[in-house]
Amino acid sequence: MFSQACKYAIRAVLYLAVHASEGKKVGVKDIAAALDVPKYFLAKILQQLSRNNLISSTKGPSGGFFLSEKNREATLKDVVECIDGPDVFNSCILGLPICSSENPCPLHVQAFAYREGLHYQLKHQAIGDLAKRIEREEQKI
Amino acid sequence: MFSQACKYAIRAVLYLAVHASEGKKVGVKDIAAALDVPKYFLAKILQQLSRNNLISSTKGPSGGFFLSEKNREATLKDVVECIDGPDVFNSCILGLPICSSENPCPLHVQAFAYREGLHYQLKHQAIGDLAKRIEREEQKI
DNA sequence: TTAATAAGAGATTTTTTTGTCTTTTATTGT
DNA sequence: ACAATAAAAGACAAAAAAATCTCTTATTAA
Repeated sequence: MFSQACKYAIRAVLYLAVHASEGKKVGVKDIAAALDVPKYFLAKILQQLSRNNLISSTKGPSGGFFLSEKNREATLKDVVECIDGPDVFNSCILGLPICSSENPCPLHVQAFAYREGLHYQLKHQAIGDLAKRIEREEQKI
Repeated sequence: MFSQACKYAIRAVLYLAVHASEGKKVGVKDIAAALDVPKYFLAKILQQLSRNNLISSTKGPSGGFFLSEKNREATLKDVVECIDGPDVFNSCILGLPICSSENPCPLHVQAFAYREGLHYQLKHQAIGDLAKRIEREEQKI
């Protein structure tokens, strides 16, 4: 479903949502260690998210990554599309270019129905709200 | 979700289910052309399916690939697991090793629903029956 | 029984993805 | 101003996935 880079991106964003803020920035090193993820690779991913204004960063001492209030209003759908491109939730599960609701492939109905469920959640839940649920339910990232 | 190889495998099996039989075998070349898929790559995939008795084949003139009646009783779940391995429907969408219903990752519930829905169909519908539906509804493969 | 045919098997190449390292730039506390 | 810090950027390497090519083996029809 998601590329490795995308999985790391989602986890990193959620980690920042829970553990960082304007006043408490976190460096790549710490995030990578906390998530047990390759440091340099994660750095690249964070750069890309930062360039697309999905996360915030500052250089220099006491710098690092965090989520602004604005960032918290974005959704994981934005994150996913930033890393894996805009077609993740639309492309045919069998890779057929002509597949659609009008012209469905043999797996279209089932694939579409259940993928939309995931898509819906990622699209309609702000990252900030998701973070609150994660803290409340003490979920692992 | 599925690797490229797996997508080709599913399509090839469905193609055989609809267009081939014991008495009407089809060669790689024809399948590749019909599905617009790389020939040599498809050949490798068909070999693997054949080794695992998910499709049948004979060499030599008038040889080729087809589905036996036995083959038609298998499911696409078998095909998928043959190519992409047994964890496709079980592994965490974020790649977390500890993720489960008891210890869910932040996306577990929706991701699980998505995959189980698809999994269920692939698991409980015989390839032979699926082929009949495809013919009835004139679906593209 | 031989030439033609088509899958099987193995090796290899290409492309994409993942992961690493080094240098540059911006920022901050002293 | 300056040394230290941390992200940004660019180049590079390794691994995995996708795709291609060649040779071998089995089968069949002439």
